[in-house]
Amino acid sequence: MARKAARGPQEETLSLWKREQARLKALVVDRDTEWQRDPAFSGLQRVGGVDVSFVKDDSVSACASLVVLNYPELEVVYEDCRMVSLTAPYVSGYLAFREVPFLVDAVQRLQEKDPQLMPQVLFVDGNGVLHHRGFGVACHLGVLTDVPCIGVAKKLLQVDGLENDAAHREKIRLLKAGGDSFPLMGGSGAVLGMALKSHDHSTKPLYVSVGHKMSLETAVRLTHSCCRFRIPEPVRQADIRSRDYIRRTLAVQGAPVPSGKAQRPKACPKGVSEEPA
DNA sequence: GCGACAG
DNA sequence: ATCTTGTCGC
Repeated sequence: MARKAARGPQEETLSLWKREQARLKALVVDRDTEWQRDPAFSGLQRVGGVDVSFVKDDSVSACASLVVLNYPELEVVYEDCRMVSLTAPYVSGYLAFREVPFLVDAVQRLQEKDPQLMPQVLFVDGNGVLHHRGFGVACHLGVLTDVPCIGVAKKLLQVDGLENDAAHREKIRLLKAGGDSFPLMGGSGAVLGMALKSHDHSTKPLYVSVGHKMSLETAVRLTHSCCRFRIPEPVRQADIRSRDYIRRTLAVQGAPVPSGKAQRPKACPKGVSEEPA
């Protein structure tokens, strides 16, 4: 009895989630629709990013953020951070059920407050069709909001025969300049995504996949064009701002503020060069 | 027992 | 996701 409740999500829940993914997957559009078709992306003026950051030692309290940047300047023109309580557990392959409701909320708030600022594309921290069942969080958010989405993961999700093995790492090593990439082909022969060297000095690639209303080629090219550092600026800003929001929120609740100033730029830990492009 | 495990 | 310091280079 207590034994069952202590374990992960109920099998029944996973089964429901799986069916929901299959249902929504049929609605994914994996081709360019409008401004994406222009090679120069003229007509593209706003790009967005979403992220969820957590309070340490707390698997429930988090900050969901949505930022909008102008393009091609990549300056933040809109920010929405909000503390939320996550109820669903994290299960690999079902990330969206934990985070996506709050991201949809943020998009809807923007639609009501300032529809003019609605981004023409959203960068999502996580995968799109590069996923166990071809329907990662970037697809999920895209279908629920009807906003074009790109999935950007920091590490390879090893599905459908894809493996971060010696051969894979060798391909990474051969990437020369920022913008270089190679396809990630699943066992079925379909290209599920691309490994992208996001700037000249980055050792670790980005794993880009289609979320919604976008071709893979466009997703990769646009991702590269939004990278001032390794992480695409929209996602990077969403991450920075949601973490800072948590820091300030905790400070208000009593704990001393670690530092009144912004954190010093952290040095690159492991091949995660963040030099300006 | 061992390796995997988006965030 | 989060915990974390130093350090080399421009």
